[in-house]
Amino acid sequence: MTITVALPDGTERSLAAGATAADLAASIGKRLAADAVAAVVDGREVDLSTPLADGQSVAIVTRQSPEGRDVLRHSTAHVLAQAVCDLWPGAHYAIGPPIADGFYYDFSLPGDGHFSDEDLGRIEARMREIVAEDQPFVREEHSIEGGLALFADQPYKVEIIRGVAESAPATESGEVADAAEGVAAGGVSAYRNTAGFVDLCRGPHVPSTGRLGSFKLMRVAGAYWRGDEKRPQLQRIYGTAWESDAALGEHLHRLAEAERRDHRKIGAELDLFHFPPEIGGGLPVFHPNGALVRHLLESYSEQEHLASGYQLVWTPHLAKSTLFETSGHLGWYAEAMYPPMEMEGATYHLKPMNCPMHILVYASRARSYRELPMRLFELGTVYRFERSGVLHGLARVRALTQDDSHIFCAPEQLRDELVGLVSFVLRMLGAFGLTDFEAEVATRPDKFVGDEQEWEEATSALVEAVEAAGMPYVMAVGEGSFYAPKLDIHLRDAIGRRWQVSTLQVDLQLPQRFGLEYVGADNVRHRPYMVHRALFGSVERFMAMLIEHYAGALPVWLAPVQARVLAVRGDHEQYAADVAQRLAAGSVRVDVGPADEPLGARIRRAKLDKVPCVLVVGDDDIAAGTVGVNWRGASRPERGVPVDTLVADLAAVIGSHLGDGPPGKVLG
RNA sequence: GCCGACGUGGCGCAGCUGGUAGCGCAGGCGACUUGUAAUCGUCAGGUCGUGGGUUCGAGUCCCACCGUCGGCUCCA
Repeated sequence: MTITVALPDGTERSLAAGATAADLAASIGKRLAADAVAAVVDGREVDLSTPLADGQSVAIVTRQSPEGRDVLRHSTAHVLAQAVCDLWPGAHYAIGPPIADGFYYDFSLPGDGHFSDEDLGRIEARMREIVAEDQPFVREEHSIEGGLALFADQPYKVEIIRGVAESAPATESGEVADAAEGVAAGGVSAYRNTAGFVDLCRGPHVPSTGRLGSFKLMRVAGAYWRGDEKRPQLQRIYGTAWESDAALGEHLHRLAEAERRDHRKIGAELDLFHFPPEIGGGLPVFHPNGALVRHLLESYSEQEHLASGYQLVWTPHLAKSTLFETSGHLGWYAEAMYPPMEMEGATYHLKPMNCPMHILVYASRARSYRELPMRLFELGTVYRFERSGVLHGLARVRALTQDDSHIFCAPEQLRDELVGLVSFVLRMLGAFGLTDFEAEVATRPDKFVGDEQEWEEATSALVEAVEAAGMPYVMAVGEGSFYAPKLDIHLRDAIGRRWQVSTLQVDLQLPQRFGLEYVGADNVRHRPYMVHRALFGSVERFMAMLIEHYAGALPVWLAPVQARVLAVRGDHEQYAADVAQRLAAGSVRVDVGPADEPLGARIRRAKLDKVPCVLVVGDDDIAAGTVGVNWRGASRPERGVPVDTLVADLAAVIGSHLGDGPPGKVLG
């Protein structure tokens, strides 16, 4: 008696009746059997111990696949919960899912206890004991009532079971599950280890704890039950888990690399900016080098906008509260705005957005359809009272400068305008060496204002724009802001992290709130459409991203110091100054240092300062009118380069916005 | 705002179970005159985040506050 199952590669395999997924893996190969952590049978993830039936299609899930890693992480989370329950009898465990790069588990400890960092070591030690014991994960099926009885002393589990039982009364499908927690309409599933630890769970899990091991507990954190700050705060433990120690090591190495690139650290090292406590949290000051980088970003942005049909405007930083009542900001975001200031009987607020001001520019006189689309642009600094816990260097501040534009257009111009905008975004960001984008179209949220039909139209216009640009995108259902759908553009940096930068929003509300109009060709008044958009997002955040993307080694056109001239000996200093003078005349930002230390030490300092082009001049150069050129990223310096050639190379690389080195000698 | 951790000269750190602060880098000065990632010497610099408390005595212990970091929530 045999059964036949279909494999992903299209072949079939015969097995003895009663064979499990693990048997199948073993029959295919030793390596596969060792790497197997779960299986997919007819599209459903199951344990390896699942018996197979004739005619099923089966795929083995290996530990190094994305799905396999999730299984490992999920199983490791169970072991974490088991260890915590061993060490804190009476602890309640809530949920413990796999996440990107790892897992977490949420607990509440008896007596309102908290985990401290020292506890991680004890917990991890207990986890390693559980792994060493190689306890099997055994699946159990229970009725809803049985599940409630089983977890009678676990209030969070009871809440999960009740929640599903109530919201999805016994239907045929049984597929309505709660957050992968093992509750379906018909019953609950759980996994038990020999030690008596049992957890509500959909599975699948690895066959036994011995399959785990390449994990590390990372940190403790507070986390609200069900993500709701009105509910109790639980104690969360984060961990990371991988298929091998090597993969774990690589992950830890990536974390170290991210730390090395931290813009807050580099910002201090390169003397770019800091956050004086005397000024207040989230309020940066830019030092000369940082302000120079800002200036370069901003002036480039203004120049590109002017060349692309935008008009510059300038608006003040505060306004009467009545303006923000009209715009609706006080209604929706009052708690995130700075509190009111009373002056001469009126109430003023710092502006949290530029749009109301730009609208007043539009509304300053009657507008004709001939003026549309009207694109107003401002590097506008806005103030938002971000909660203290969310501040994060330049990436999240309380005073930020948006490269903000508001475009007023006729409804029939919207599509073309959006398509043009997306290509403008790509061109602008491309100038910074950024090319790896992904868009997200955020649709109507539960809480919204306006007409559903208009929401649909605006949303589809955004989708058309992103499709026309050929940019990959995903839909973010319900993630739009209350007044508008939006198109967010994310990019991936040099180490694969996602940053949200540009955002385009089709505003359905403000033109109406402010009663905006234009006179059409038909001599009738119409309401314009309005698009909000920022390309950098905020100048501060964009700088943070650039610094981390480039690990401080900004592209030559953005480097505060583009070239440094070093004299080999004191009596070469005059020639060094002459060379610097010639570079400066060619609009290169150059400095020159004294020969007060061995050359190697001065080279090292220039490299640490991330100077893209280090120039060394000595006897040979004075004789020949040349320089020694040490480009950042080059494997070796080049001797005897004529100064004119160098000036031309620098001008070319600066003009091209390339990263390191002159065109034709691409370095990195 | 909530949970946890951390605050020692500009930066990075040491300072054990309490006995009146130390190192490296950076900085000043002097010497060295250097051909591609750290020359040597010397000097100066800290009321140990702030305010209370315990103690004969607090950088070390306790409390409060401020700030930073990691998360949660939030992000127009």
